[in-house]
Amino acid sequence: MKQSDTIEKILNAASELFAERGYSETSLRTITSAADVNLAAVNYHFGSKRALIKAVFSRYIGPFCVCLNDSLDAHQSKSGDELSVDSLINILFSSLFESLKISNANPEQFMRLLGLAYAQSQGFLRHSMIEEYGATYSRYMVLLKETMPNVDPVDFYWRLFFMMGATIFSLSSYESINGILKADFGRDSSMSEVVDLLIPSISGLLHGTSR
Amino acid sequence: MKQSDTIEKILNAASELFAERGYSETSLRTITSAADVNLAAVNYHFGSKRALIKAVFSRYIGPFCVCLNDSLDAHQSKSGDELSVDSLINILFSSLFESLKISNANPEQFMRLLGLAYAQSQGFLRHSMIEEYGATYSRYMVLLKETMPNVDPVDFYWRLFFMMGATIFSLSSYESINGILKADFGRDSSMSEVVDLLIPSISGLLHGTSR
DNA sequence: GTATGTTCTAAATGATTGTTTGAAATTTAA
DNA sequence: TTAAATTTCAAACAATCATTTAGAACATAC
Repeated sequence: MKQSDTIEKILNAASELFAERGYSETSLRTITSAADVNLAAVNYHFGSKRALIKAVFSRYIGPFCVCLNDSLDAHQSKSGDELSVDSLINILFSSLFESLKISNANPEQFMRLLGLAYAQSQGFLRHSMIEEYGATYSRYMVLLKETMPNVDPVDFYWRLFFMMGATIFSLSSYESINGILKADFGRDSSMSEVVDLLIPSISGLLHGTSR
Repeated sequence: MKQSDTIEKILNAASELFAERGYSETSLRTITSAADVNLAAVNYHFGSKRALIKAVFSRYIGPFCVCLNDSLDAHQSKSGDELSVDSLINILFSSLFESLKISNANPEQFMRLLGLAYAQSQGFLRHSMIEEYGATYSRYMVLLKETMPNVDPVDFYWRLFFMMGATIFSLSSYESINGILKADFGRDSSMSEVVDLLIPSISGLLHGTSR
């Protein structure tokens, strides 16, 4: 067994358990026994539980930022003109799924971890999240804002949070929502079907006019 | 000091602290010392921490369901014809704020508690929430669905979760979002301004067409 | 093969958790 | 006023938590 095996086993078990139960609700004993490693391994390899939480989080958000940045580079150099709202939203989601495919990870898990990070406003995760992906975040937001020059910036900012909420909330409950749908309508939706439904909804949300 | 004072003091302190930090992150000692009551008071009056969490939750969601039901009754008896999407959304939010006014409570606090309840998919709160407001929830959803007869029911259900996500996520972070806005644009939004922005956005989201 | 540095392991540490206890204080009822 | 019932209180309880420790096991390099 190599060194990296232990670290990876811990990260995998921790990702799953954190997403399932929450950070405080998951003890190191639960994680280490699920990962089949010694209790002390977490503190040895990561230093502390808090550092493990950050590591789990970074494993998702790091590759995502890289993918999004690359994708934005590609699209900006290709088409000299401005990007549209819908193409920017498409870029966002395709970057998300591309990064998840690379790290062989679960979209629902990532969304749950994101939701938990926001749920605790006091939490240290918000700060480390801003530090880690603040630049990519800003870049994307500026581009999106440019597609809607007539919208008041404060209004626009609020609508962004509406968008984030719709995405994180629904995708992080993907499994349980699907369970309800299967019980009530006899059919469920694949993740990509949900995203295909989410994208035009977000577009409608960002424009936000009553009809 | 009457008996009910202790119970109320505990509920008030617990609401604030739970919304701020989360359920597991708030100890009974923190709550009781903030409420200025004895540590044993929680177990004496509520039985357990879990029961206190339920009680805090019910204090918000109970009156909200009553208000929403009453409001639906009033509108259905008044106008014989069907309600529109926008009027139903308006009813939802005005019921929310009416119930909060009655219980002299904070909308952001309620939204945070709601978000936390959803964040923990394993959590017992989801079950007790469905039991408590499942009937009102269903009634409202059926009415809303009737306003959009051409939309596939599964699609409609997903859009509802998009709507809930946008609402809960943004309103539960109202303070911190406003902090960012004030820093970046020099002005912030009142809660009712945000809701006025949210309502047409939700309308756009529910119809969900790209433009 | 020996030496060196890394990783693993079982056990213990001290702090914090929710909950219980039994007596004191207080309120209620007669 | 007296008796009964309710509520408060300080203290202790057992369980669990993250973290530390020191030695065993292991790998690597000379």
